[in-house]
Amino acid sequence: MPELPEVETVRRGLLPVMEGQRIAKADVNRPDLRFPLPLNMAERLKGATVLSLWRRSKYILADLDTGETLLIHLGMSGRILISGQTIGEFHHAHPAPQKHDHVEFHMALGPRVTFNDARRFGAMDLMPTATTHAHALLNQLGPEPLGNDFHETYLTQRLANRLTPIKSALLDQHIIAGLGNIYVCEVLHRAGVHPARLTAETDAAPLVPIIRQVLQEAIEAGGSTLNDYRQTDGKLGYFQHRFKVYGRKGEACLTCGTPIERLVQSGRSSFYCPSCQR
DNA sequence: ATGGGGGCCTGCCGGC
DNA sequence: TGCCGGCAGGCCCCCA
Repeated sequence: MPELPEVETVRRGLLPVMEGQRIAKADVNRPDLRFPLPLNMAERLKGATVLSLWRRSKYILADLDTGETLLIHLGMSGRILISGQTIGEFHHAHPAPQKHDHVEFHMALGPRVTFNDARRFGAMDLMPTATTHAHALLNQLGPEPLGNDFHETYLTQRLANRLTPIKSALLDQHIIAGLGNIYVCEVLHRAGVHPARLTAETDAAPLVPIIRQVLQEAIEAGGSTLNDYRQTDGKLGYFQHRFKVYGRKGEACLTCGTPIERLVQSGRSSFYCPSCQR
């Protein structure tokens, strides 16, 4: 699930329990996720205080007072659960351990942050804070779609002379960092662009504000449900969001009523309205 | 250099 | 009920 808006929602949910707080203990329950977990991870996290919790693309990064930075990626199925947290009069007790609880952070003031990932496409790493931007997972990423380096000129230039469907190009993290399968489908629908259109024959400029809007709206939707989630079950990362095309094959296009179609590109599903998107 | 396909994992859902 | 294929919001690697 987690694309940029969900990851940002997770980060915001973690802020009150992690930023400025000390990790009393970390439980590392297996040696690897997608990659081997860093050597002596539990020892390197024990007693560390989180100075700041930030995000780059779909990665959450925690700068620690030990001089290291913790990187967290949720992959496809990664979830984070906060327990032992009190919001108003509502207290979350620590639940029984669940299958696939791979890493648990016991915060000094009581809350516990549990990373659960059934498919283990997620990842964690530790690196010196000074070298964060050179990390192999981060140094090839394109600009943040909500940042100043992402603009009409940039996208037009990057998409020119490419013989690839626009769908694939927008999923390419080297071009834009943070979009995933859902939001690319939603962006293309809002833009009226068929997912199979080649980038070379697509006007890139109008996509820029649409990408920003779609992501911003999703972040706001995540923010508005954050409190509900924390007050109900403490699970971060999945929030209800009404999609216009994603997952709606056969259902009526909300704009024109035409049935939404599904097509497979590079092994990924693309959902689109054959009438609105050309 | 670029684009496409395979692979990594587990879970769930629908059909037989 | 059980089994099987297809599907899943990500991303790295290899090959043409």
